[in-house]
Amino acid sequence: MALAYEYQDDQVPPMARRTGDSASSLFRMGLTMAFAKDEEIYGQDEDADLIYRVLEGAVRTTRIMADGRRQIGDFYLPGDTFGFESGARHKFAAEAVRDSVVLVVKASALRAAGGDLERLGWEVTRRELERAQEHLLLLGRKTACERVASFLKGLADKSSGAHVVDLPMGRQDMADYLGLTIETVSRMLTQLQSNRIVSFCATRQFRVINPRGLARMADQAV
Amino acid sequence: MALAYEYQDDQVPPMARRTGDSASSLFRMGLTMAFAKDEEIYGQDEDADLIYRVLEGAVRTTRIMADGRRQIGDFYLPGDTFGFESGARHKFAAEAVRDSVVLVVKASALRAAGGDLERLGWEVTRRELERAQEHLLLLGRKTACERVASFLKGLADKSSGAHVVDLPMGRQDMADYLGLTIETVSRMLTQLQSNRIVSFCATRQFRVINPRGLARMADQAV
DNA sequence: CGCTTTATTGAGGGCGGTCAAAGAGCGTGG
DNA sequence: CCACGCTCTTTGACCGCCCTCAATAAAGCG
Repeated sequence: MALAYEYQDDQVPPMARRTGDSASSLFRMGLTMAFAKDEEIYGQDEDADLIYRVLEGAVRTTRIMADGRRQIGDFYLPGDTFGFESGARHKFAAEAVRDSVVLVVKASALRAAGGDLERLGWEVTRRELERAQEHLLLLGRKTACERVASFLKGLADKSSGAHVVDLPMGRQDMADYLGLTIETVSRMLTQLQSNRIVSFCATRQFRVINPRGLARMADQAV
Repeated sequence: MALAYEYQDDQVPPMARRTGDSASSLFRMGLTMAFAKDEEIYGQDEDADLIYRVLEGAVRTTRIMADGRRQIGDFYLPGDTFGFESGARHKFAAEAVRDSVVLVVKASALRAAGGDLERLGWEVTRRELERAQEHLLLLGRKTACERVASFLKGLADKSSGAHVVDLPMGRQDMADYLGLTIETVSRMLTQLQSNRIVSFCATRQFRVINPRGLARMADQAV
């Protein structure tokens, strides 16, 4: 079960301070909540009156079909904001990829604040839409290898500076994000490794050996 | 080449009057422009400072990869608003599916107007995001047959009331929206027809014979 | 260390893609 | 009105990428 407690300045995790954008002040209104691995943050078809920011851990949004097929909409890492992705009701559920801490604020409070804060909400939604559109191209027109390469490149770009990149999620989550099976993901990772594009030091840790090659595999898009 | 002319009250096409939502007043600021079939309305990587509403015809948003693979983001029919789908720059181009008339207004004007109009912009963006998320599930996890069924159902639902539904776009556009090839789309249409789910009276006109069956094929999603 | 979960690897099959050709729709001009 | 030519669509035969099923290996965790 999620642990919720009121926001205290001296309790704020380091990650919350590192976010340098104008949204930070907004979350002074919020609560921090802890979620265990695989715990639901909000459900499919729940009201969407809260917005969230990841402080620690990682979050995924998921949609399940009647027969169990699953599509992951996106992943959110520390500093990322989510919960804007729907209208009145969420179309995707949100779950903790692993033990995570999330800052929560009421969307209605944001709206009441008006002006700049509302514009911020729009901006966040726009960014979500852009990411979804990139995802559409990946799912609709890229090959398995290109999808995996795009995914690794995305993670590497995000944690720019770090030479070793962490994979917060398991292979099944990657597969459900990329529209593939776990076996195909595994095979493509092996292939990218034998091509000296990337190198895995652990199951969930890799380094980019050939950035050009990775970009070529991933960015067939113009 | 697109024909642009200033908006005059007595020139407004019937479709513009039929849109009953609060956005209509917004477009009093705009211009109407005519685009020929396949003409570009805006390009990939162009600035996104205009927003658009379809009055007549149909519009698609497209993304092209280096080797020519194409993904269609969405289709817009009379009454639909588009152009919000990106941040500073468009990630998808917009083109007329066939000869079309579009109402155009500057996004900056919308922002300057502030308040309600800005909230409207947010709402439109959210709707776009919802559609994109539905599209993600389709591309990531649905079979060819389910994709085509979902597509036909979407069109039929939109033109609810009409017994005969028009397909504004050709098979290639459908394929590039659904992440399939033109041949597969054609085969699935044939299959849906022999299963008495739908019936095509013309290449671009069909009627739903078995709505339950269509929903079952399309809505595997919960 | 033993147990469970997760990841890799292999063999084989099927869905959808590719290539090719025939058919239908449609505007143009005789 | 029909003949012609173009584009779009349908259909068929075959192929290949990715999925399925299965077994092994590795990693987490008490």
